Amino acid sequence: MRELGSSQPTAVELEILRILWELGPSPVRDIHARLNEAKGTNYSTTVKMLSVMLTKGLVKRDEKATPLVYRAAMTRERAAKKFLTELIEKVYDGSAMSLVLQALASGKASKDEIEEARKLLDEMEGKA
Amino acid sequence: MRELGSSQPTAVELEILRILWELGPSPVRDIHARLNEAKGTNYSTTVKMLSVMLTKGLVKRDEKATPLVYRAAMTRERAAKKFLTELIEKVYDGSAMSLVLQALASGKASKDEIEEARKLLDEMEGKA
DNA sequence: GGACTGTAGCGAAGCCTTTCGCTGTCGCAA
DNA sequence: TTGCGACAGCGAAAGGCTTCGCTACAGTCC
Repeated sequence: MRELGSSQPTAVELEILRILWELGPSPVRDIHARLNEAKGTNYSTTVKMLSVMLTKGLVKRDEKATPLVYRAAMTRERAAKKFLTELIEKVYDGSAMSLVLQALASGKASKDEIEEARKLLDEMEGKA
Repeated sequence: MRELGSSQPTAVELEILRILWELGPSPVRDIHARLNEAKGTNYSTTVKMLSVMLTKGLVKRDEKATPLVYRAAMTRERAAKKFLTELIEKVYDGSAMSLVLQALASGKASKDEIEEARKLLDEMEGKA
């Protein structure tokens, strides 16, 4: 068994998490509907993946409800932060800013978003 | 076989790529020295991983040199961009800006870096 | 030559992820 | 009661990743 909480979600696991983030707490049926749409896999597969994710602590479920209702154990924001931290560490050797610059350079952003980013920069300048 | 070029590097592969980005083109011995330091694995393992990565197109090698010299097939920047794109797609549903804001909010940056980011924002505003 | 060292490769084992078939249970309708 | 459909779980198969043992070949030193 891996250390608790240290395991990054795998490909399919991430796909399921995304579905849960989008739909909110849901029964297997709904999750499967989405997953099947995207990948054409069997209902059993969805059930099994959820049970695996449950033991890994990636999802939780309401035992009282029937059918059982699953929800993501982590918010999208928290998961993203974990991914980011890992990315920064593994690829950029810990320099968060390099990544930010790259994302800025490649991304399309609205005026509002640019304004928001600028505010953040101002705040950071205050601290730096 | 996976589609060519579509495969993200796995954990160990990424570790090797990082070493190559850091050291530049290197013989197996040097790569192994670093890898072994971090993970304590066998020389054979390093050789094998490199051969796997070669067939996947993740590294290239100079056949003429002895000992053989390996180098990363992709720059760090290009790899990071791929990761980022994937991250944005898979976790943020394609909104690059959400990720930028998050990184900004969590990252520590120097004045120079902040200034650079601001310039990028100005440029983007021009286009938006 | 023969022993030793550094380099390279192959195949198979071990583990994890993903997939599914088969089984069992429950509630409801005929 | 029997049969049907939805729900849940288990174990095993299939495939990918990572590891290494064993083999082989070169060059060097005695």
